[in-house]
Amino acid sequence: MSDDCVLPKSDVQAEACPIVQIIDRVAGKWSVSILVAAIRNPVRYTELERSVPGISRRMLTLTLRNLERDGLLERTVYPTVPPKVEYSATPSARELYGHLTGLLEWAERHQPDIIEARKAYDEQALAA
Amino acid sequence: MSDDCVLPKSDVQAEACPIVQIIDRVAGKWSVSILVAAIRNPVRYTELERSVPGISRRMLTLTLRNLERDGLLERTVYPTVPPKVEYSATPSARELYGHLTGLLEWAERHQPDIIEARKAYDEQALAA
DNA sequence: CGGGATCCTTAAGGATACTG
DNA sequence: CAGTATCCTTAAGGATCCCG
Repeated sequence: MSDDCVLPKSDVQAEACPIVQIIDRVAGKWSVSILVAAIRNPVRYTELERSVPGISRRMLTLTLRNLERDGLLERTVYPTVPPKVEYSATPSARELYGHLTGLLEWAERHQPDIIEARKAYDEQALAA
Repeated sequence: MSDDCVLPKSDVQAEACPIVQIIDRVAGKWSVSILVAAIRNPVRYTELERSVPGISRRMLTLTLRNLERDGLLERTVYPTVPPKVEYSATPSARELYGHLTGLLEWAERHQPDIIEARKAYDEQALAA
């Protein structure tokens, strides 16, 4: 336990620009979904499990741990029975969120274009 | 050849929000590096191979094809000998680039914090 | 409820050889 | 030069059981 990295390992060695690594981490499918869910108000584990569609318990836990480790989420445990744990976005995450929404907005605006571009590309490829 | 998707496959089924999928695609390690490299002026295959640090020929080709398919890169072949192929960013990609730099900038600004947060987290975890 | 540990499957990705 | 095709390794991720 407590490896250099919590997630399985994504960097082979010195693997280039660490900045790109960070983006890759933070803009990943699970991270984005979780951050978006946690940005408004603190969320609980089970809440995320339901609101993040296809996520498995394993990936939910792993991604949460990484986001916490990177200082993007704060984990608060309420020592009640049954236990209650809440994850809330840190200031750093809120700043990030602004840029993520920029990306999100771009993706939304261009989704139709992308879909059409793919169709065109695929049809073109069919003309083998 | 010419599957629904060129890259091996990242979505299991209906797998949730397609917007997040797009971001995942476009903000991936290889895509970001390639887009950044291609934004100023058209780049050639071999140029990318050298400028994108750890990328393999396979991933370079695969990622290029996907970016082309999504309408983010335009591929131009000059029928010379030896052949010359250039990849240039489309308007769509240039728009995206603005948001990517936002993310890049965030990552740069917060890199020290992240590194420290990780150290703190790891030391804390060592107190088992 | 909120996980940790383990096992197993699939997908991501690297290396290399070959080609127009 | 700019790939494609193939083979193979590793890492991502799912399913499940268990525990405080």
